[in-house]
Amino acid sequence: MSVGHTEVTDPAALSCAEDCGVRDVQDRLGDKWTVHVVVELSSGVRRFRELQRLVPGISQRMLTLTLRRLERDGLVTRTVHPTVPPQVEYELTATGYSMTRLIRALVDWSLDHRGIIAESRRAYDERREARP
Amino acid sequence: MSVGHTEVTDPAALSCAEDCGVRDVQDRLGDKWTVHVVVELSSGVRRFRELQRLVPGISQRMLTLTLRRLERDGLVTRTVHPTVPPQVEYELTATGYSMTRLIRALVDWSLDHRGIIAESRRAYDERREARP
DNA sequence: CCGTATCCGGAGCGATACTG
DNA sequence: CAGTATCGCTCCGGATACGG
Repeated sequence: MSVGHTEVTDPAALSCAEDCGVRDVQDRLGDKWTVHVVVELSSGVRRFRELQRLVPGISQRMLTLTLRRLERDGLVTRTVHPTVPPQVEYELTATGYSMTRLIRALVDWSLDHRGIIAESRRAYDERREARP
Repeated sequence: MSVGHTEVTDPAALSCAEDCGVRDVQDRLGDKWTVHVVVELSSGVRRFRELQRLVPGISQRMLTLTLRRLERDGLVTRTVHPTVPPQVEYELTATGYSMTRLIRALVDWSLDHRGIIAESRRAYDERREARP
């Protein structure tokens, strides 16, 4: 089994009945904020407030939840500095950083095909509109 | 840098406020059945019933919904043969097939890191249990 | 500054029943 | 065989208020 092939992917990879951890990654990649947060962290250490400014639209609650999940999965470290006012820094781990390459693949594919997808949708919807 | 891709190099590509199509792909990759269905279709043409057997646990309703969305996005073609009983065949388009490479990246990354993630979770949860 | 607690609407998905 | 139609549950995520 070489890498960089052009042939069919092995279906058995996903057929492991218990979803062998793929589901967990899908959940993170699929949710609303994780990808954005990881992307911001990819450029270096960030504080909580800083992240909230960098990720427009995210609420305090969702930023906390997202960071906790990343921390739990070992993708992000959280360091508290016992200062006044409190200061907490977040940073990608090696694993977290390696995920940015996966995200990159996701983004590249999306950008490469967004035109085709959009056009396909437009055509599909138009076809459907004509058949009530 | 990379060849054959768009010129986007900065991960901040995700910062495009309107989510430039990445959200759509995340939604498909993140939902419960799309990846499984695409993987099964990657080995060739399949009929509806066939897919339902190949993807254990999927309901008729969800298989229909999943296939419709894939068709709408131009990732799958649907051909109806006017026979009795009816016979409908699904097949990946070139775009759909190219997505299998993205899925492969997802699966590979997940398998490579599932151990570390699982262990990190175990440790995190244990730490938390000790602090009520 | 950095969180946690609570309430609530909406989307995703499963179960079931019914058609051509 | 290959769908469509309904109902109901669950859980994500937004808004808001409060605490260290």
